Amino acid sequence: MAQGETEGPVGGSAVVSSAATGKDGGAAHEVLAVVFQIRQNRLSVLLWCRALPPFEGCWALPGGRLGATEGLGESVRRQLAQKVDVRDLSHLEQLETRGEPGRHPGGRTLATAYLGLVPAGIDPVVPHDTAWHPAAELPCMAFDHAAIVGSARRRLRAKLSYTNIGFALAPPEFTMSELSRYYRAALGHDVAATNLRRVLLRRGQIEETGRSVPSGRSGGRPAALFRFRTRSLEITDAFAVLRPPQG
Amino acid sequence: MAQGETEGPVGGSAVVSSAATGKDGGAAHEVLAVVFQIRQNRLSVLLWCRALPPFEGCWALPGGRLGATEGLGESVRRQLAQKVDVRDLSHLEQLETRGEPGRHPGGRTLATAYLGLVPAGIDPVVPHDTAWHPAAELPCMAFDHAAIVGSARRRLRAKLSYTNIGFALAPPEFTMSELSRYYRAALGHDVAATNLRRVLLRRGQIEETGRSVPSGRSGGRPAALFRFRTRSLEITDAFAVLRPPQG
DNA sequence: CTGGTTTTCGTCTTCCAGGCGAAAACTCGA
DNA sequence: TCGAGTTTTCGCCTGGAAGACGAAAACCAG
Repeated sequence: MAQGETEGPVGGSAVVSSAATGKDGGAAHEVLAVVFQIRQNRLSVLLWCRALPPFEGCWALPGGRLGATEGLGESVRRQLAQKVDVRDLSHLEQLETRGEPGRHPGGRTLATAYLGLVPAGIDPVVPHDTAWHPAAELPCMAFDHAAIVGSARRRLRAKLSYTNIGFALAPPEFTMSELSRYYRAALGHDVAATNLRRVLLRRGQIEETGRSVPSGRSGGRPAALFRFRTRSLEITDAFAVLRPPQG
Repeated sequence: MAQGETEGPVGGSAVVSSAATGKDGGAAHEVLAVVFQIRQNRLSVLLWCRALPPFEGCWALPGGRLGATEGLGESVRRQLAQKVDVRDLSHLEQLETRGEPGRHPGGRTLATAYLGLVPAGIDPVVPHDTAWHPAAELPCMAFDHAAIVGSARRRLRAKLSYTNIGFALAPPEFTMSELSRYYRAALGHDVAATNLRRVLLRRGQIEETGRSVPSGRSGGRPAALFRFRTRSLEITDAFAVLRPPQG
């Protein structure tokens, strides 16, 4: 039984990704990035303002056409390097791919979206058409980008529960009240610093550095500094509700 | 995690996917499906055997080229209709998109993989080159399809913990010992029927039908029949570890 | 030194899931 | 008809993890 998948000649070597929209068998493919950072205690997303139609004046996710010889993640990092320094990215993971035929007025375009995170505290230089917007109050958004930001928010919220992804939101060292503010911004609800500390310590996600910050002008006990034990994504295996027996 | 999947109507628009390989700015794009079913108490995946190079004689995931006017989910359902009846599919969600330049010897090809589920108990007619294989003992696999099956298994295992996705593995009505066998096959470890019952009842995922099956030849108390309350994906919100205050 | 502030620590309670064994309900054979 | 065997169901106990809360610690300012 012949599968649809017959192989043609290799063909497309050295294809220059023109600005034109692909219009034969292969549809155009772009990558997009939802880059989050906690800024002023709010979850914020990096957007750029479109100067040309379609969606002139609306805001869009950073991204662009997939290069002929690059992988998807590779492409996101390349395109993002024009917006934020790649080294600022503390985490990047694939989110979803959208391919509804009508999603792009300019012609059939598939988009693979990524979720990127930048630790709080740094302020990457961004181009003039680019700015951070609170994720809770999105401006006029181009294409289906508002929906993609929504997916990214849900993904981040869920992963804060059962992974150590907080490492990507927090700076290298932090106090517990800082961290609880980051979690509050990302989760959308209060998180008691005292409980957060116990939970993350028990899970082995964070550890004390031994140092502490001097108390501020208003007094108060000096806060201990913590750090995440690992800065790569790890799943809290205990989150599984139907566990294997024998624990 | 919570990948919601916005799915269009099933509409199998008769798009003739041309056999030509895309070779302009847009790379070729295909959709793949990891279709799982519990068969003989084993998690099994639907594969077809390639008769032509590359990977002649190896097994591949069902799928094919994305049609010019169809959405991604739409395309998967259309292509799957040739392998299993679309109405057999109890669940379908997007899994991941792979785009490494070298993943397809025949030329640059992006692939968006989906996770599909078929309830236990039915036996869809499949083409002659197509067969079910235990997911734990995959045969020689083409391309990166083995890795994709691995992703699908992990996704399914995780979602069994914090969603009601069991509805897609089980037949409309089932006994608790049946259901615990399905969970065992999918999770890879024992699941006590007595605990599973309490957990799923507490979560409101399943309910008693009131009827029961007569006990078998070997005797034993007749088993009550249960069903899932809803047959669409719902997230168990209580799974979140960092919950909002006030419960 | 005292009052105010912030962080830290310990305790209490609650919830939920796994383990286990007794009871229930049925078949089969004597 | 009665007892042995089998399978399911139910109730109780236990352990673990997390939210709530208040006391104690550590610091500043006046």
